[in-house]
Amino acid sequence: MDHIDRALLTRLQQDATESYAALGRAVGLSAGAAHDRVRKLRERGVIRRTAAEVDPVAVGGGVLAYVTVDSTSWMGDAAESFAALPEILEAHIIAGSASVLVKVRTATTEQLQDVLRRLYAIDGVSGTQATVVLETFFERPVSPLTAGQD
Amino acid sequence: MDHIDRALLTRLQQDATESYAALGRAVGLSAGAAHDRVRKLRERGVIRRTAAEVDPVAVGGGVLAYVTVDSTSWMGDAAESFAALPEILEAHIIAGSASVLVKVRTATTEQLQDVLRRLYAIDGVSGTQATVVLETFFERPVSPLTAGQD
DNA sequence: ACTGAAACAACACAACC
DNA sequence: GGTTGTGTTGTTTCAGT
Repeated sequence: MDHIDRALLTRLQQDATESYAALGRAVGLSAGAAHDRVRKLRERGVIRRTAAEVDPVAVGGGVLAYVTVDSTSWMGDAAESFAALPEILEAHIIAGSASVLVKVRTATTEQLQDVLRRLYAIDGVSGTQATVVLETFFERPVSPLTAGQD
Repeated sequence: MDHIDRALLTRLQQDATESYAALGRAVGLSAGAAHDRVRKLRERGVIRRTAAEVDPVAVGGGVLAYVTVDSTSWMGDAAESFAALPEILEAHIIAGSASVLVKVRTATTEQLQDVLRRLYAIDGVSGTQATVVLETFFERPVSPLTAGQD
């Protein structure tokens, strides 16, 4: 995982449709060598997948909110309960007064309210606090250039 | 934007390396027709880009935290100040007592502390409250199947 | 708006340095 | 671990329906 790998990752995070020839040219490698490095990055799990990034507004996710979830019991094995709500994009166990933090996208605030209702239906959930996003400055991938040598 | 488009989006969000032939087969279309629909989804901006998804741990992002930022002035045009910190993956203006919510990934908690220090250096920022993630249940893309007809 | 085929480009696997 | 070359595969366009 050298500086070339990091440059490849940075480019692929922006545009994974680029040809291996163009990719190699950008980092000073032949198409074959670039392809080989990318293949290895995939094998090692550094590249998890290559996916289309969809505009949330176009698929009914115009309302974004972060919700902290309080609970009266251990939430450590409740992953599936949260995953069952398709509007929940992320779910994390957090340190602090609340137990779980979830990221939610819905089309309307009414649907957001419905998600909160379904959160309360999860076993052990005793409360929620929703923070609604008014404007998103940016959402971007992790920067491989900052750190991470192994 | 019918049910076929939504099925295509769902597949492409999981794996954008699939051939158009396989993609078409999955939704009952020829390769050409599938390609045409995907091309139109790109043109309309429904598909923003196709990108490699990188394992955050592999590139020095093992520590995840959400930080609410308090301020003494209008933060509505401070997008660039937050974007200047590469460890910040998301920045949103929020409704509520705090002004801005940012998502941060660093390799260590020391680096997280350094990000907080740099946040305080932004003009108008008067306080921060960091919530550290202990375990991530899941992070996934928006579901095109839930809603969003246009 | 989809089908099917034909021209074109990129991928993937060599053999070799 | 790299390059360069070659068969194979997938993409992309276009006439036809």
